[in-house]
Amino acid sequence: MDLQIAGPYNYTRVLQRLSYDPLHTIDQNSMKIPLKIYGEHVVATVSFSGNTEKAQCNIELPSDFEEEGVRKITDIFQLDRSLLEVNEHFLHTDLAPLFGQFSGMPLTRDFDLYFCMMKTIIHQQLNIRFAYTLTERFVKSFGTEKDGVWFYPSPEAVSELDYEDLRKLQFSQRKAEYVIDTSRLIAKGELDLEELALLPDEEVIDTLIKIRGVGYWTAENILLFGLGRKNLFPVKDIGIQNAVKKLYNLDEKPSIEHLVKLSEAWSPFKSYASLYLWESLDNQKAPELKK
DNA sequence: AACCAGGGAAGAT
DNA sequence: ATCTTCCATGGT
Repeated sequence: MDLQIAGPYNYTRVLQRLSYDPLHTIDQNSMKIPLKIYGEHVVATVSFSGNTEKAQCNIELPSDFEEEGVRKITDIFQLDRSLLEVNEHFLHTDLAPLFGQFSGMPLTRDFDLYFCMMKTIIHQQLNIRFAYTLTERFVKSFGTEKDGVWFYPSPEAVSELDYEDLRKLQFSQRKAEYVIDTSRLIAKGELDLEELALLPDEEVIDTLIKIRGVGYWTAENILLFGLGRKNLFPVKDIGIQNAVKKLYNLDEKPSIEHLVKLSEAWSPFKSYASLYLWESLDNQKAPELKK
């Protein structure tokens, strides 16, 4: 199926950002996406063409899953949401230069809410390179591969693991507990991630931070990348702090209060400010090759 | 070698 | 309620 995308849409930046994760298989302007549809593992192939102003997207799926798969891909890649309004909003803010540089970069969503939550917990307090290494080991140890694409394990499968299984992958004891215990909550039905989609941001945060291992940063990241909410600015995030320091040429990292005040002008699209500030750090790419 | 990393819990005021 | 300490490990 071919779709015309509501521009501006910079798929090159989308794919570049996705390429930070070693689990993603990207080839030129094409990518295979693991989807779980009706409980089955389905691989979608997504290919982009055109330019930022007029981009097209081709989505290939097994026919039985096409309708639902296209719906999911459209949502994940934000194919039906023009960024004109967002660009307009930031045109007269401090972030105007960033929104020029990254114009057309959508706030794409993770492929699955559960895995977004696991990934976010795993990424707490670790440098990005090592964080991706850990998630890669986690998925390749306990997930399944199909058509060259890795599917993450189910909450039920993870809930059967012992902490020691993750310790072997170099998870800290705490992180192993957070990942497995949260998966057990989900497997037992004590935490329903699908229900979160129905709640406003504040109630999602209130629900999530009750879980051991989930603080504000984690809850906000789940809202941002798992649920695709548009008005999150995780002030506890060290990357956000460094990006603001760099952008404003500050001597020290900004205070939480300073960040809160700055971000007021960016509402109701703070999530885009977060995304573009992260991108402005440009520190997430593959390491330099050893000479 | 010291300090940092897209934090959070537990303990101490 | 808010401040400090500890957790663990790879990267620079």
